[in-house]
Amino acid sequence: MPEKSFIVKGIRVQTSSGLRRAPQQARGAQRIARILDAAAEVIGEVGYDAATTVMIAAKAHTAIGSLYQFFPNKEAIVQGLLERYRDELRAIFDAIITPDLATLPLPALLDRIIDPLLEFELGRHGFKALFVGMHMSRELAAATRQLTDEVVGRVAGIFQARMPTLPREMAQRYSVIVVQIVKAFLGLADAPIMTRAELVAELKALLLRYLIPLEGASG
Amino acid sequence: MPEKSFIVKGIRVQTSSGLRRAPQQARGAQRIARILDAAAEVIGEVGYDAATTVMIAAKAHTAIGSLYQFFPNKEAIVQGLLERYRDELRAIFDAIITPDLATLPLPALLDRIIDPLLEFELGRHGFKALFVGMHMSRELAAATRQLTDEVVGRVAGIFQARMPTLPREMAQRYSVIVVQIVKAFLGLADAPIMTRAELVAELKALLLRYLIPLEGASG
DNA sequence: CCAAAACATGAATAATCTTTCGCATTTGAT
DNA sequence: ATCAAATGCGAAAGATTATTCATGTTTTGG
Repeated sequence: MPEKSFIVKGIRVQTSSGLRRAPQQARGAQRIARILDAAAEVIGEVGYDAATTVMIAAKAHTAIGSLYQFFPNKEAIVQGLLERYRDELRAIFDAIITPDLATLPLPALLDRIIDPLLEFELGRHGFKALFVGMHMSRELAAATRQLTDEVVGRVAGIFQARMPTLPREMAQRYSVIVVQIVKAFLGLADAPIMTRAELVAELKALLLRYLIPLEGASG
Repeated sequence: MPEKSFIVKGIRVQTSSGLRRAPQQARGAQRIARILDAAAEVIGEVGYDAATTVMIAAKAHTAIGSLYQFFPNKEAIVQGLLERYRDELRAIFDAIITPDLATLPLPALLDRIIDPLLEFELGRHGFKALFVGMHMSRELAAATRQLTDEVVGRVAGIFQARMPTLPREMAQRYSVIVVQIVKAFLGLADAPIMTRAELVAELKALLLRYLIPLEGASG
């Protein structure tokens, strides 16, 4: 199902589903965008549970009532944020995935995929909390799983393109593991023991050593 | 500093610090133990934030007032739980670490360390949530970091025993990464895509491939 | 310029938790 | 058996949030 999305006076609003009502004017659309920005920041700072709607409204320079003008509840805000991230991730993968990926040497492939993803994460404060965080409400867990599934599916597709003999289920399995490893390294990002650059190098070395035997057998 | 611990009528109580007062009778000590058990279960089910003191008291078959008889607040309960886990982990590592570890083949080493740890995790419902969870209150984050540091320190020690030429800082760094990877796989434990046995096998394969070059260079 | 629709506001309400406190019951020592 | 200390109890107070709503302001189409 293609995602509905509003364009209101030049401002793109893609939070089609969870909104209480669609904005009719530019200021409404801008406010929604500002609220999502603010939510990303607050969630990035304190996590989903500790993030309050008042904090989000304040950071968006908006009255609490205005927030509820468009979002029916706190969860809908996060849903909107997740939709935004999902769309952005799709665009990144669409740019990453080209025919030459199937035959690219493994080290180059890792650079090609990991670098844009890490850059994306670096610029979205709330992303890590929602992508690697555990334990949320049932519905929210489902929504965040969608984000992960998006990434896992793309990576599995790349595996299958490179290793046509690899069963779909195996591709899925290794993709789940690889994505989880990337998540784990994201969680290490503010450990004072290494720089981000060292961390990225180590991540790539790890994935390289893990995947070489796989590609050797099925490539 | 050695940990204080009470023995009250045969029941061991090691929650020395965070308690409002030390139990004087056996029933008090038992109640504390039951509350910690209940907290572990509830936190394992819904996570720390969603776990309420009323839920914990109910699962411990205790009135909410009794809970506060010993624990000054919700956080102290988790502190107590973490102390319990830390002590248990210490005991496990004390049993694991023997002189022959330094020269054991790497695959056997992985079995030796990972199997007991995973078995420990399997039997403690709240452990995973506190060990791999993100984003808690400042103090709680510090307390859970202690748990991780305990494990990281032990693993780093093993690295140094096997690779005497490896600088302490490098041992620490690889230990942090390895422990984070183990955490990541714990987070995969209820993914329906593989059995736990397959997951453990993949974890060991991954760590083996990651660590072989390291030991080859410094061993 | 005007009226209707859209949007903004924040005090008030409502729901959810944590924590307290006065009183009841149990235990251990004499 | 009796008393003081320890423990148990749960309704109610206190805190924190999410959410609503009555009312004021801005925008838009005509």
